[in-house]
Amino acid sequence: MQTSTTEDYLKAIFKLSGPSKKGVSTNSIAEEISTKASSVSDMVKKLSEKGLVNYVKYQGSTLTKDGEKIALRVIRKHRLWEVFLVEKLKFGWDEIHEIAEQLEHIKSSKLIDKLDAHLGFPKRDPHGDPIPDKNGIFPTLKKLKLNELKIGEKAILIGVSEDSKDFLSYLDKIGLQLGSKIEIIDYFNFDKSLKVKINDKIDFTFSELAAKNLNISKEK
Amino acid sequence: MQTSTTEDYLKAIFKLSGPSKKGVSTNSIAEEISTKASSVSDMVKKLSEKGLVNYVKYQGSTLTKDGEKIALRVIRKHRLWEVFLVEKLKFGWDEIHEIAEQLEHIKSSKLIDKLDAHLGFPKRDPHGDPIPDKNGIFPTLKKLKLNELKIGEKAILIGVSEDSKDFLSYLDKIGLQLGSKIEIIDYFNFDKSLKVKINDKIDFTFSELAAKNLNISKEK
DNA sequence: TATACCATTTAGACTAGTCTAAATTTTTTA
DNA sequence: TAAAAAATTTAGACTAGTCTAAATGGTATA
Repeated sequence: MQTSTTEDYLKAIFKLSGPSKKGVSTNSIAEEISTKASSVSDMVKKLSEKGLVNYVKYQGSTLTKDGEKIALRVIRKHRLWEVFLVEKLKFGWDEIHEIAEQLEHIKSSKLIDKLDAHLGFPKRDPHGDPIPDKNGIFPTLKKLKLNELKIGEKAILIGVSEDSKDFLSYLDKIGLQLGSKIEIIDYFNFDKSLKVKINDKIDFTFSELAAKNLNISKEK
Repeated sequence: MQTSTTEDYLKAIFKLSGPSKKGVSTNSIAEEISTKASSVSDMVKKLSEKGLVNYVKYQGSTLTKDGEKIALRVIRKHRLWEVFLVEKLKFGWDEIHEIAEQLEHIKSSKLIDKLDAHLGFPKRDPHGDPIPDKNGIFPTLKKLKLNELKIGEKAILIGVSEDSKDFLSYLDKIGLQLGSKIEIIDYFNFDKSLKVKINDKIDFTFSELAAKNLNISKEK
Protein backbone atom coordinates (compact mmCIF):
# COMPACT_ATOMS: atom_id res chain seq x y z
CA MET A 1 0.00 0.00 0.00
CA GLN A 2 1.51 3.30 -1.11
CA THR A 3 2.01 6.32 1.12
CA SER A 4 0.26 9.60 0.44
CA THR A 5 3.58 11.10 -0.67
CA THR A 6 3.89 8.43 -3.33
CA GLU A 7 0.36 9.23 -4.46
CA ASP A 8 1.25 12.92 -4.71
CA TYR A 9 4.23 12.19 -6.93
CA LEU A 10 2.27 9.89 -9.23
CA LYS A 11 -0.55 12.40 -9.53
CA ALA A 12 1.91 15.19 -10.34
CA ILE A 13 3.59 13.13 -13.07
CA PHE A 14 0.21 12.22 -14.52
CA LYS A 15 -0.89 15.85 -14.65
CA LEU A 16 2.36 17.12 -16.11
CA SER A 17 2.79 14.48 -18.77
CA GLY A 18 -0.47 15.54 -20.42
CA PRO A 19 -2.30 13.63 -23.15
CA SER A 20 0.91 12.96 -25.11
CA LYS A 21 2.38 11.11 -22.09
CA LYS A 22 5.74 12.66 -22.66
CA GLY A 23 8.53 12.52 -20.11
CA VAL A 24 8.31 14.96 -17.23
CA SER A 25 11.30 16.92 -15.97
CA THR A 26 12.52 16.65 -12.41
CA ASN A 27 12.22 20.39 -11.94
CA SER A 28 8.62 20.53 -13.10
CA ILE A 29 7.67 17.83 -10.62
CA ALA A 30 9.46 19.72 -7.87
CA GLU A 31 7.49 22.84 -8.69
CA GLU A 32 4.17 21.00 -8.93
CA ILE A 33 4.42 19.50 -5.46
CA SER A 34 6.36 22.37 -3.86
CA THR A 35 9.51 20.52 -3.02
CA LYS A 36 13.15 20.60 -4.11
CA ALA A 37 14.57 18.99 -7.24
CA SER A 38 16.95 16.91 -5.15
CA SER A 39 14.04 15.38 -3.25
CA VAL A 40 12.31 14.55 -6.51
CA SER A 41 15.47 12.98 -7.87
CA ASP A 42 15.59 10.66 -4.86
CA MET A 43 11.91 9.89 -5.00
CA VAL A 44 11.59 9.03 -8.68
CA LYS A 45 14.49 6.64 -8.27
CA LYS A 46 12.60 4.88 -5.49
CA LEU A 47 9.32 4.88 -7.41
CA SER A 48 11.16 3.45 -10.37
CA GLU A 49 12.45 0.59 -8.18
CA LYS A 50 8.86 -0.05 -7.13
CA GLY A 51 7.79 -0.28 -10.76
CA LEU A 52 5.54 2.78 -10.67
CA VAL A 53 7.64 5.16 -12.74
CA ASN A 54 9.94 4.85 -15.74
CA TYR A 55 12.93 6.97 -14.91
CA VAL A 56 16.18 7.43 -16.82
CA LYS A 57 18.77 9.74 -15.32
CA TYR A 58 18.73 13.20 -16.84
CA GLN A 59 15.83 12.23 -19.10
CA GLY A 60 12.73 12.70 -16.98
CA SER A 61 9.98 10.38 -15.79
CA THR A 62 6.81 8.77 -17.11
CA LEU A 63 4.29 6.56 -15.34
CA THR A 64 4.20 2.79 -15.76
CA LYS A 65 0.83 1.09 -16.19
CA ASP A 66 0.75 0.42 -12.43
CA GLY A 67 1.73 3.98 -11.62
CA GLU A 68 -0.95 5.39 -13.89
CA LYS A 69 -3.57 3.17 -12.29
CA ILE A 70 -2.79 4.59 -8.89
CA ALA A 71 -2.69 8.17 -10.22
CA LEU A 72 -6.11 7.74 -11.81
CA ARG A 73 -7.58 6.37 -8.62
CA VAL A 74 -6.29 9.36 -6.67
CA ILE A 75 -7.67 11.78 -9.26
CA ARG A 76 -11.02 9.99 -9.15
CA LYS A 77 -11.11 10.33 -5.40
CA HIS A 78 -10.05 13.97 -5.46
CA ARG A 79 -12.74 14.95 -7.94
CA LEU A 80 -15.52 12.98 -6.30
CA TRP A 81 -14.74 14.58 -2.95
CA GLU A 82 -14.80 17.98 -4.63
CA VAL A 83 -18.29 17.26 -5.90
CA PHE A 84 -19.30 16.20 -2.40
CA LEU A 85 -17.93 19.38 -0.85
CA VAL A 86 -19.76 21.64 -3.28
CA GLU A 87 -23.02 19.75 -3.81
CA LYS A 88 -23.63 18.37 -0.33
CA LEU A 89 -21.72 20.63 2.04
CA LYS A 90 -22.24 23.83 0.04
CA PHE A 91 -18.64 24.92 -0.10
CA GLY A 92 -17.63 27.55 -2.62
CA TRP A 93 -15.77 26.06 -5.58
CA ASP A 94 -12.66 28.03 -4.58
CA GLU A 95 -12.41 26.54 -1.08
CA ILE A 96 -12.43 22.87 -1.92
CA HIS A 97 -9.06 22.08 -3.42
CA GLU A 98 -7.06 22.08 -0.20
CA ILE A 99 -9.54 19.84 1.59
CA ALA A 100 -9.81 17.44 -1.35
CA GLU A 101 -6.00 17.19 -1.35
CA GLN A 102 -6.35 15.53 2.03
CA LEU A 103 -9.46 13.48 1.35
CA GLU A 104 -7.98 11.99 -1.83
CA HIS A 105 -5.60 9.90 0.29
CA ILE A 106 -8.29 8.09 2.30
CA LYS A 107 -7.98 4.39 1.61
CA SER A 108 -11.16 2.39 0.99
CA SER A 109 -12.45 1.50 -2.43
CA LYS A 110 -15.83 0.69 -0.93
CA LEU A 111 -16.00 4.22 0.45
CA ILE A 112 -15.30 5.83 -2.87
CA ASP A 113 -17.80 3.68 -4.74
CA LYS A 114 -20.49 4.46 -2.19
CA LEU A 115 -19.62 8.14 -2.38
CA ASP A 116 -19.88 7.97 -6.17
CA ALA A 117 -23.36 6.43 -5.88
CA HIS A 118 -24.42 8.92 -3.20
CA LEU A 119 -23.50 11.76 -5.56
CA GLY A 120 -25.38 10.20 -8.49
CA PHE A 121 -22.31 9.13 -10.48
CA PRO A 122 -21.20 12.61 -11.57
CA LYS A 123 -19.10 12.85 -14.73
CA ARG A 124 -17.31 16.12 -13.88
CA ASP A 125 -15.98 17.85 -10.83
CA PRO A 126 -16.96 21.44 -9.97
CA HIS A 127 -14.10 22.77 -12.10
CA GLY A 128 -15.42 20.96 -15.16
CA ASP A 129 -12.74 18.27 -15.11
CA PRO A 130 -13.90 14.75 -15.97
CA ILE A 131 -14.01 12.07 -13.24
CA PRO A 132 -12.47 8.71 -14.18
CA ASP A 133 -14.71 5.71 -13.47
CA LYS A 134 -13.66 2.89 -11.13
CA ASN A 135 -11.61 1.33 -13.94
CA GLY A 136 -9.75 4.55 -14.59
CA ILE A 137 -11.63 5.36 -17.79
CA PHE A 138 -12.50 9.00 -18.38
CA PRO A 139 -16.11 9.49 -19.49
CA THR A 140 -16.46 10.43 -23.13
CA LEU A 141 -18.14 13.77 -23.14
CA LYS A 142 -18.97 15.50 -26.36
CA LYS A 143 -17.09 18.72 -26.72
CA LEU A 144 -18.67 21.60 -28.55
CA LYS A 145 -17.75 25.18 -29.32
CA LEU A 146 -19.96 27.78 -27.70
CA ASN A 147 -21.07 29.07 -31.12
CA GLU A 148 -22.56 25.65 -31.96
CA LEU A 149 -25.31 26.01 -29.37
CA LYS A 150 -28.86 27.21 -30.04
CA ILE A 151 -30.83 29.80 -28.11
CA GLY A 152 -32.07 28.41 -24.79
CA GLU A 153 -29.48 25.66 -24.56
CA LYS A 154 -27.32 25.33 -21.46
CA ALA A 155 -23.79 24.05 -21.11
CA ILE A 156 -20.69 24.31 -18.97
CA LEU A 157 -17.29 25.60 -19.88
CA ILE A 158 -14.79 22.76 -20.07
CA GLY A 159 -11.84 24.35 -21.80
CA VAL A 160 -10.49 26.95 -24.18
CA SER A 161 -8.91 26.55 -27.63
CA GLU A 162 -6.83 29.65 -27.29
CA ASP A 163 -4.60 30.23 -24.32
CA SER A 164 -3.02 33.60 -24.93
CA LYS A 165 -2.63 35.82 -21.93
CA ASP A 166 -5.02 38.29 -23.49
CA PHE A 167 -7.79 35.74 -23.87
CA LEU A 168 -7.35 34.30 -20.39
CA SER A 169 -7.35 37.67 -18.67
CA TYR A 170 -10.43 38.55 -20.72
CA LEU A 171 -12.21 35.47 -19.33
CA ASP A 172 -10.98 36.34 -15.90
CA LYS A 173 -12.47 39.81 -16.08
CA ILE A 174 -15.83 38.44 -17.19
CA GLY A 175 -15.69 36.02 -14.25
CA LEU A 176 -15.79 32.93 -16.43
CA GLN A 177 -14.06 29.80 -15.14
CA LEU A 178 -13.85 26.16 -16.07
CA GLY A 179 -17.08 24.69 -14.81
CA SER A 180 -19.05 27.91 -15.21
CA LYS A 181 -22.60 27.48 -16.49
CA ILE A 182 -23.50 29.26 -19.71
CA GLU A 183 -26.99 29.65 -21.12
CA ILE A 184 -27.57 31.02 -24.61
CA ILE A 185 -29.99 33.94 -24.37
CA ASP A 186 -29.83 35.42 -27.83
CA TYR A 187 -27.99 35.29 -31.14
CA PHE A 188 -27.35 38.29 -33.37
CA ASN A 189 -27.11 37.33 -37.01
CA PHE A 190 -25.59 40.68 -37.84
CA ASP A 191 -22.13 40.00 -36.40
CA LYS A 192 -22.70 36.42 -35.13
CA SER A 193 -22.31 37.60 -31.55
CA LEU A 194 -23.95 35.67 -28.75
CA LYS A 195 -25.73 36.94 -25.68
CA VAL A 196 -25.42 34.54 -22.73
CA LYS A 197 -26.14 34.25 -19.01
CA ILE A 198 -23.20 33.10 -16.90
CA ASN A 199 -23.80 31.04 -13.74
CA ASP A 200 -27.47 32.09 -13.73
CA LYS A 201 -26.31 35.58 -12.81
CA ILE A 202 -24.28 37.66 -15.20
CA ASP A 203 -25.35 38.70 -18.71
CA PHE A 204 -22.62 39.00 -21.30
CA THR A 205 -22.27 39.16 -25.06
CA PHE A 206 -19.47 37.23 -26.77
CA SER A 207 -18.03 38.07 -30.16
CA GLU A 208 -17.91 35.23 -32.68
CA LEU A 209 -14.17 34.98 -32.16
CA ALA A 210 -14.54 34.53 -28.43
CA ALA A 211 -17.38 32.02 -28.75
CA LYS A 212 -15.35 29.88 -31.17
CA ASN A 213 -12.60 29.52 -28.61
CA LEU A 214 -14.80 28.41 -25.73
CA ASN A 215 -15.13 24.62 -25.42
CA ILE A 216 -18.30 23.58 -23.72
CA SER A 217 -20.24 20.45 -22.92
CA LYS A 218 -23.96 19.86 -22.60
CA GLU A 219 -23.47 16.93 -20.21
CA LYS A 220 -23.36 17.50 -16.53
CA MET B 1 -0.24 21.92 13.56
CA GLN B 2 0.00 18.41 14.96
CA THR B 3 0.64 15.24 12.98
CA SER B 4 -1.88 12.45 12.81
CA THR B 5 0.39 10.33 15.01
CA THR B 6 0.22 12.98 17.71
CA GLU B 7 -3.55 12.97 17.40
CA ASP B 8 -3.62 9.20 17.79
CA TYR B 9 -1.61 9.35 21.00
CA LEU B 10 -3.76 12.10 22.50
CA LYS B 11 -6.94 10.27 21.60
CA ALA B 12 -5.62 7.06 23.13
CA ILE B 13 -4.69 8.80 26.38
CA PHE B 14 -8.09 10.47 26.52
CA LYS B 15 -9.90 7.17 26.05
CA LEU B 16 -7.79 5.29 28.55
CA SER B 17 -7.85 7.87 31.30
CA GLY B 18 -11.63 7.60 31.58
CA PRO B 19 -13.92 9.95 33.49
CA SER B 20 -11.61 10.00 36.53
CA LYS B 21 -8.76 11.38 34.36
CA LYS B 22 -6.27 9.16 36.09
CA GLY B 23 -2.74 8.60 34.77
CA VAL B 24 -2.38 6.16 31.91
CA SER B 25 0.37 3.57 31.77
CA THR B 26 2.87 3.46 28.94
CA ASN B 27 1.99 -0.16 28.23
CA SER B 28 -1.73 0.49 27.95
CA ILE B 29 -1.09 3.27 25.42
CA ALA B 30 1.15 0.93 23.45
CA GLU B 31 -1.58 -1.67 23.33
CA GLU B 32 -4.28 0.84 22.40
CA ILE B 33 -2.44 2.11 19.36
CA SER B 34 -0.69 -1.14 18.45
CA THR B 35 2.87 -0.04 18.94
CA LYS B 36 5.73 -0.84 21.32
CA ALA B 37 6.18 0.53 24.83
CA SER B 38 9.54 1.99 23.87
CA SER B 39 7.96 4.04 21.10
CA VAL B 40 5.34 5.32 23.51
CA SER B 41 8.01 6.24 26.01
CA ASP B 42 9.74 8.36 23.39
CA MET B 43 6.54 9.91 22.18
CA VAL B 44 5.04 10.94 25.50
CA LYS B 45 8.31 12.64 26.33
CA LYS B 46 8.03 14.68 23.12
CA LEU B 47 4.35 15.43 23.68
CA SER B 48 5.19 16.56 27.17
CA GLU B 49 7.79 18.98 25.76
CA LYS B 50 5.08 20.34 23.48
CA GLY B 51 2.80 20.91 26.44
CA LEU B 52 0.16 18.41 25.38
CA VAL B 53 0.78 15.70 27.97
CA ASN B 54 1.80 15.64 31.62
CA TYR B 55 4.34 12.92 31.86
CA VAL B 56 6.47 11.83 34.81
CA LYS B 57 8.90 8.99 34.26
CA TYR B 58 7.58 5.67 35.47
CA GLN B 59 4.33 7.30 36.54
CA GLY B 60 2.20 7.44 33.44
CA SER B 61 0.63 10.24 31.42
CA THR B 62 -2.38 12.52 31.53
CA LEU B 63 -3.50 15.16 29.06
CA THR B 64 -2.94 18.87 29.61
CA LYS B 65 -5.79 21.27 28.82
CA ASP B 66 -4.33 21.79 25.33
CA GLY B 67 -3.89 18.07 24.78
CA GLU B 68 -7.45 17.36 25.83
CA LYS B 69 -8.75 20.03 23.49
CA ILE B 70 -7.07 18.34 20.55
CA ALA B 71 -8.23 14.88 21.64
CA LEU B 72 -11.83 16.08 21.86
CA ARG B 73 -11.66 17.63 18.42
CA VAL B 74 -10.39 14.36 16.96
CA ILE B 75 -13.12 12.39 18.72
CA ARG B 76 -15.73 14.84 17.47
CA LYS B 77 -14.48 14.39 13.92
CA HIS B 78 -14.33 10.63 14.21
CA ARG B 79 -17.88 10.33 15.46
CA LEU B 80 -19.34 12.81 12.96
CA TRP B 81 -17.73 10.93 10.08
CA GLU B 82 -19.15 7.70 11.47
CA VAL B 83 -22.62 9.21 11.37
CA PHE B 84 -21.99 10.31 7.80
CA LEU B 85 -20.84 6.86 6.73
CA VAL B 86 -23.90 5.15 8.19
CA GLU B 87 -26.62 7.72 7.54
CA LYS B 88 -25.55 9.06 4.17
CA LEU B 89 -23.45 6.33 2.59
CA LYS B 90 -25.37 3.41 4.10
CA PHE B 91 -22.41 1.58 5.54
CA GLY B 92 -23.02 -1.11 8.14
CA TRP B 93 -22.10 0.05 11.64
CA ASP B 94 -19.36 -2.59 11.78
CA GLU B 95 -17.49 -1.30 8.70
CA ILE B 96 -17.04 2.30 9.65
CA HIS B 97 -14.40 2.41 12.33
CA GLU B 98 -11.40 1.85 10.11
CA ILE B 99 -12.47 4.51 7.62
CA ALA B 100 -13.30 7.01 10.34
CA GLU B 101 -9.82 6.45 11.80
CA GLN B 102 -8.50 8.00 8.60
CA LEU B 103 -11.13 10.70 8.15
CA GLU B 104 -10.66 11.97 11.71
CA HIS B 105 -7.28 13.41 10.73
CA ILE B 106 -8.55 15.67 7.94
CA LYS B 107 -7.74 19.25 8.87
CA SER B 108 -10.39 21.90 8.33
CA SER B 109 -12.64 23.18 11.04
CA LYS B 110 -14.96 24.64 8.44
CA LEU B 111 -15.35 21.17 6.94
CA ILE B 112 -16.33 19.59 10.20
CA ASP B 113 -18.81 22.32 11.08
CA LYS B 114 -20.45 22.02 7.69
CA LEU B 115 -20.54 18.25 8.02
CA ASP B 116 -22.15 18.63 11.43
CA ALA B 117 -24.84 20.88 9.94
CA HIS B 118 -25.33 18.56 6.95
CA LEU B 119 -25.99 15.69 9.35
CA GLY B 120 -28.45 17.73 11.41
CA PHE B 121 -26.21 18.19 14.47
CA PRO B 122 -26.37 14.60 15.73
CA LYS B 123 -25.72 14.03 19.43
CA ARG B 124 -24.52 10.43 19.18
CA ASP B 125 -22.52 8.32 16.76
CA PRO B 126 -23.87 5.00 15.43
CA HIS B 127 -22.39 3.15 18.40
CA GLY B 128 -24.35 5.34 20.79
CA ASP B 129 -21.33 7.35 21.91
CA PRO B 130 -21.92 11.08 22.44
CA ILE B 131 -20.42 13.61 20.02
CA PRO B 132 -18.66 16.60 21.63
CA ASP B 133 -19.76 19.98 20.27
CA LYS B 134 -17.34 22.42 18.65
CA ASN B 135 -16.23 23.60 22.07
CA GLY B 136 -15.50 20.07 23.23
CA ILE B 137 -18.57 19.80 25.45
CA PHE B 138 -20.35 16.45 25.52
CA PRO B 139 -24.14 16.74 25.20
CA THR B 140 -25.99 15.88 28.38
CA LEU B 141 -28.21 12.98 27.52
CA LYS B 142 -30.59 11.39 29.99
CA LYS B 143 -29.92 7.72 30.52
CA LEU B 144 -32.80 5.34 31.23
CA LYS B 145 -33.30 1.62 31.68
CA LEU B 146 -35.36 -0.07 29.00
CA ASN B 147 -38.00 -1.11 31.56
CA GLU B 148 -38.69 2.56 32.37
CA LEU B 149 -40.25 3.21 28.96
CA LYS B 150 -43.96 3.18 28.14
CA ILE B 151 -45.67 1.45 25.25
CA GLY B 152 -45.11 3.31 21.97
CA GLU B 153 -41.97 5.09 23.11
CA LYS B 154 -38.79 4.84 21.07
CA ALA B 155 -35.17 4.92 22.17
CA ILE B 156 -31.72 3.79 21.27
CA LEU B 157 -29.40 1.45 23.09
CA ILE B 158 -26.50 3.36 24.57
CA GLY B 159 -24.97 0.81 26.93
CA VAL B 160 -25.44 -2.19 29.20
CA SER B 161 -25.26 -2.48 32.99
CA GLU B 162 -24.16 -6.06 32.87
CA ASP B 163 -21.23 -7.18 30.81
CA SER B 164 -21.02 -10.91 31.37
CA LYS B 165 -20.14 -12.98 28.35
CA ASP B 166 -23.54 -14.65 28.57
CA PHE B 167 -25.39 -11.36 28.36
CA LEU B 168 -23.30 -9.96 25.54
CA SER B 169 -23.59 -13.09 23.39
CA TYR B 170 -27.33 -13.05 24.08
CA LEU B 171 -27.52 -9.48 22.68
CA ASP B 172 -25.38 -10.54 19.79
CA LYS B 173 -27.75 -13.37 18.90
CA ILE B 174 -30.72 -11.04 18.99
CA GLY B 175 -28.83 -8.67 16.70
CA LEU B 176 -28.87 -5.84 19.20
CA GLN B 177 -25.96 -3.40 19.19
CA LEU B 178 -25.11 -0.06 20.71
CA GLY B 179 -27.02 2.43 18.65
CA SER B 180 -29.83 0.03 17.78
CA LYS B 181 -33.32 1.54 17.79
CA ILE B 182 -35.84 0.00 20.15
CA GLU B 183 -39.58 0.68 20.17
CA ILE B 184 -41.81 -0.59 22.94
CA ILE B 185 -44.67 -2.57 21.42
CA ASP B 186 -46.26 -4.18 24.44
CA TYR B 187 -45.86 -4.78 28.15
CA PHE B 188 -46.98 -7.94 29.94
CA ASN B 189 -47.88 -7.29 33.52
CA PHE B 190 -47.82 -10.99 34.28
CA ASP B 191 -44.01 -11.37 34.24
CA LYS B 192 -43.04 -7.75 33.48
CA SER B 193 -41.67 -8.81 30.10
CA LEU B 194 -41.49 -6.33 27.28
CA LYS B 195 -42.25 -6.82 23.61
CA VAL B 196 -40.18 -4.53 21.39
CA LYS B 197 -39.31 -3.85 17.78
CA ILE B 198 -35.59 -3.61 17.04
CA ASN B 199 -34.32 -1.34 14.24
CA ASP B 200 -37.87 -1.16 12.77
CA LYS B 201 -37.49 -4.80 11.75
CA ILE B 202 -37.18 -7.52 14.34
CA ASP B 203 -39.76 -8.32 17.03
CA PHE B 204 -38.43 -9.58 20.32
CA THR B 205 -39.59 -10.02 23.89
CA PHE B 206 -37.23 -9.16 26.75
CA SER B 207 -37.49 -10.56 30.25
CA GLU B 208 -37.56 -8.03 33.07
CA LEU B 209 -33.99 -8.98 33.94
CA ALA B 210 -32.76 -8.25 30.43
CA ALA B 211 -34.68 -4.98 30.17
CA LYS B 212 -33.22 -3.73 33.45
CA ASN B 213 -29.73 -4.15 32.11
CA LEU B 214 -30.24 -2.26 28.89
CA ASN B 215 -29.36 1.46 29.10
CA ILE B 216 -31.21 3.53 26.60
CA SER B 217 -31.73 7.13 25.67
CA LYS B 218 -34.75 8.86 24.17
CA GLU B 219 -32.61 11.53 22.50
CA LYS B 220 -31.26 10.97 19.09
C1' DT C 1 34.46 24.90 -29.93
C1' DA C 2 34.96 26.76 -25.47
C1' DT C 3 32.27 28.70 -22.00
C1' DA C 4 28.65 29.77 -19.38
C1' DC C 5 24.40 28.57 -17.68
C1' DC C 6 20.72 25.72 -16.37
C1' DA C 7 19.04 21.14 -14.99
C1' DT C 8 19.98 17.29 -12.51
C1' DT C 9 22.13 14.25 -9.41
C1' DT C 10 24.90 12.99 -5.35
C1' DA C 11 26.51 13.41 -0.67
C1' DG C 12 25.55 14.05 3.78
C1' DA C 13 22.71 15.79 7.41
C1' DC C 14 18.10 16.33 9.60
C1' DT C 15 13.16 15.04 11.46
C1' DA C 16 9.46 12.14 12.93
C1' DG C 17 8.52 7.98 14.12
C1' DT C 18 9.46 3.02 14.66
C1' DC C 19 11.93 -1.15 16.40
C1' DT C 20 15.00 -4.58 19.22
C1' DA C 21 17.79 -5.39 22.95
C1' DA C 22 19.69 -4.07 27.11
C1' DA C 23 19.40 -1.46 31.40
C1' DT C 24 16.79 0.35 35.07
C1' DT C 25 12.86 1.09 38.14
C1' DT C 26 8.77 -0.43 40.37
C1' DT C 27 5.82 -3.88 42.09
C1' DT C 28 4.74 -8.33 43.63
C1' DT C 29 5.45 -12.26 46.12
C1' DA C 30 7.54 -15.55 48.91
C1' DT D 1 12.67 -7.54 53.05
C1' DA D 2 15.05 -9.72 49.36
C1' DA D 3 14.44 -11.88 45.02
C1' DA D 4 11.71 -12.40 40.96
C1' DA D 5 8.71 -10.53 37.75
C1' DA D 6 6.74 -6.92 35.32
C1' DA D 7 6.84 -2.31 33.58
C1' DT D 8 9.41 1.26 31.79
C1' DT D 9 13.18 3.69 29.87
C1' DT D 10 17.47 4.19 27.22
C1' DA D 11 20.62 3.29 23.49
C1' DG D 12 21.31 2.67 18.99
C1' DA D 13 19.75 1.41 14.48
C1' DC D 14 16.30 1.75 10.72
C1' DT D 15 12.78 3.97 7.19
C1' DA D 16 10.60 7.52 4.58
C1' DG D 17 11.06 11.72 3.29
C1' DT D 18 13.15 16.35 3.32
C1' DC D 19 16.93 19.83 2.78
C1' DT D 20 21.46 22.42 1.47
C1' DA D 21 25.56 22.48 -0.88
C1' DA D 22 28.58 20.65 -4.07
C1' DA D 23 29.43 18.04 -8.25
C1' DT D 24 28.19 16.68 -12.75
C1' DG D 25 25.77 16.63 -17.26
C1' DG D 26 23.60 18.89 -21.22
C1' DT D 27 22.73 22.76 -24.05
C1' DA D 28 22.77 27.33 -25.89
C1' DT D 29 25.58 30.99 -27.29
C1' DA D 30 29.47 33.80 -28.51
